[in-house]
Amino acid sequence: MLAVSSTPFVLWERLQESASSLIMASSGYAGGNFMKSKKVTILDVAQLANVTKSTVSRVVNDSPLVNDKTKQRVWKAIEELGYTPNRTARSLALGKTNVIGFVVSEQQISDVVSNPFFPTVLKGITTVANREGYNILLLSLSGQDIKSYREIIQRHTVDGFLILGGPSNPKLGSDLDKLKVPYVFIGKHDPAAEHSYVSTDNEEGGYIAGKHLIELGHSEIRFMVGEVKGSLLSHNIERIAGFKRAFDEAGMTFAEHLVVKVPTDIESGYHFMKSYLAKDRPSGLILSNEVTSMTCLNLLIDEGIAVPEEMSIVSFGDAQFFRNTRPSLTTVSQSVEWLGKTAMELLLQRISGEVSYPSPIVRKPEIVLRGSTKKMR
Amino acid sequence: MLAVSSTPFVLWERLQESASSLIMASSGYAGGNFMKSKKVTILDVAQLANVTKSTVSRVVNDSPLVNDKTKQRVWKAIEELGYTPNRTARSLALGKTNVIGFVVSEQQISDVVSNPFFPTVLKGITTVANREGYNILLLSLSGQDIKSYREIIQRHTVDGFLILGGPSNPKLGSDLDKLKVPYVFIGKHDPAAEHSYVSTDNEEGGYIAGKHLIELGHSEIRFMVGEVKGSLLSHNIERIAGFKRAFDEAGMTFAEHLVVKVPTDIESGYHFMKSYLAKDRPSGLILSNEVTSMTCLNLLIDEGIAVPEEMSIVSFGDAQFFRNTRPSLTTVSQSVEWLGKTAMELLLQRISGEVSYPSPIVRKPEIVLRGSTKKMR
DNA sequence: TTGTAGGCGTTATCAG
DNA sequence: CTGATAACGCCTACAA
Repeated sequence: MLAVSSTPFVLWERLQESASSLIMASSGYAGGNFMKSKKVTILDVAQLANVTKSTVSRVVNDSPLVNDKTKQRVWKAIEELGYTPNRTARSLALGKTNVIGFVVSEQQISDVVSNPFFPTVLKGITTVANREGYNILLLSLSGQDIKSYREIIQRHTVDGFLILGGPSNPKLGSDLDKLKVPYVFIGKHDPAAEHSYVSTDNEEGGYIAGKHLIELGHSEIRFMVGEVKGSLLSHNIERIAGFKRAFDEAGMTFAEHLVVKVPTDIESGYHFMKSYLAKDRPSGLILSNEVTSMTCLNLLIDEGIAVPEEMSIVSFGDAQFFRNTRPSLTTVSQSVEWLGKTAMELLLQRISGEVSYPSPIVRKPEIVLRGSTKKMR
Repeated sequence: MLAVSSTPFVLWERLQESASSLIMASSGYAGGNFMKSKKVTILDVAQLANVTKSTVSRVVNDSPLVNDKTKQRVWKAIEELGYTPNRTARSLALGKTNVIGFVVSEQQISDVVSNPFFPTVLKGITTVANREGYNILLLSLSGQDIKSYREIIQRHTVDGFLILGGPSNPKLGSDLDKLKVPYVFIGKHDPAAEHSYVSTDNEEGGYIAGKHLIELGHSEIRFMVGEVKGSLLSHNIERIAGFKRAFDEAGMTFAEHLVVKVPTDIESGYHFMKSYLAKDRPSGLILSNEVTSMTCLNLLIDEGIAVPEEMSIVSFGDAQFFRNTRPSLTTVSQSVEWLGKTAMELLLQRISGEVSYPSPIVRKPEIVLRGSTKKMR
């Protein structure tokens, strides 16, 4: 269980119970003394209940040291006025916002449209956030930039960061550590550095994918990875290492040209693959993400290349997603929602101080077998 | 152009320019007097620069009434200390947060995984938000509940709401109006009420879809719409009205059974359609959203039903999305990204007071012809 | 052009 | 158990 204080939500729950009176009070107020619905503060409540702000504050925060009689009186006043505590003021006083910054590079937010990774991880995050009373603030930064993080954390806008993995500055982690800013990387497995991150074991994933195809008797295997500005994402570099390990283990020789870099946007990716497959027709294909996979699948359909008869396909990504493609794909499962959930939970632990040391969580990937891979005849 | 004040960002820009010194200062500080990197406030800057808080505040907000010399001194101090204004404090003083609440029902956030509508509209929103210096706070509510909105707006957490259309309380709009809360509905076309919303003309969309199939000579046409808790979403009710109009206009008789309600989740939707098509095999099908369409497409592939030879398909949704399905689908285009952008722009205008009256923006849908529809022989 | 002082709405620390 | 009172960090008349 997370040791997050639940006091701020007591009020909420109470208000829920008294729906009708609340609505009445509010509209009565709006049409009454004030044209521009003046906001009711803790002071208004205090006066109406004949107590001081302090007492109201205690009631609202469910402090035990307040008389039941007074408590009732205060609650009545609260409901009558339709009072809701001002979060901003509370944040200022407490130095805590109950908001998590979800950092997504602009590149990623652009890809978002077609890439199911983002919404899936977001679902995981919000699930936990809602449960624990946190909100998610969407932050799209230029990414690499330590200064931006610094800015934002100092503005005291958020209690911590969730950073969607990607090609970010390698020094970012230690910089954030230095600033004592709670953060967790999502999907950025960095065995070299001792940072906070949640990820699947990409090296292992690459290994599993390669091994699977090798065991099925394929020898002409290509690993197609997305290329961002001419270079590879770190998780893909690891997967390639695992892919190579599978070759080594099988006594097969690995070569550079087995790894094919493809553009990540659908349009150019499609054309690239089309011309690639015209020259080189492997029997096994590994695809590094959802977009690339969909693009490739479309191409195979358009070209009339049968899966798995003519070509076996293994994809990296969310297993659920690839269940609903046609054909459905054998996939090295990423558990993207788990990624989001776990990252959020870890972050909350760091914020509450339960965990202060760097705490990577790495999950072994599994391969989900479906109809897209087949034994070589 | 939007009349949003740009003052809060002056500081940001300046800091960007002096990257190196900033980093140095910050780490120097952290390792210096304070173990727990004490936050530097406007007061620290004031003292170092030998002025008062007021002056620093003016400098930071780029006020013209401050001497150039002092201005320089203050900036120097700011950079030396790595000062960043505290957003929470500023919000409290100003009564403005520069944050927009993006309200998504829990239902929607759950569907998110497979539904490209959400991320696409989000992209539109963040594009404008980033440009105008706003951040997006993700709010997932139980949806219908006016009390929740009231709560959140009163907590002064956001400057306005973007509400993702759906089965929300019909009174919600007027309730929000009463509370003088800036808001814009996205995708909720409600000709009856005079509220703020951005939408495509759903009635027209339904009409176009129906007309298209009728003109191709189809007479056995079904409209498959998602069913949420046994009832239809408002936009679908409108589309059905348009669909009916197309029938009326063609002198064909419309009947209830032409509208088929299907479960919105992939699993049960698939099974439902499967048993439905076993009994009733129309020649033309209209599908109301991305998920339903994908589900249906998968079924058709699995059952070996050829599109468009045996069945013509028209889908509602993002045109770009349906370009990348196989087969690609003739679609009544929603311009989902436009929806997000426009909604955000409208909301900002309402916040700044440029637009105070209810201001619906409705866009006529277009039909994008692709290979999934074909003349009846 | 700059400084002073009060306020924004809450919470926390002391007294009583 | 309850009430003053001082933070929290910034903004903004009003003075000087």
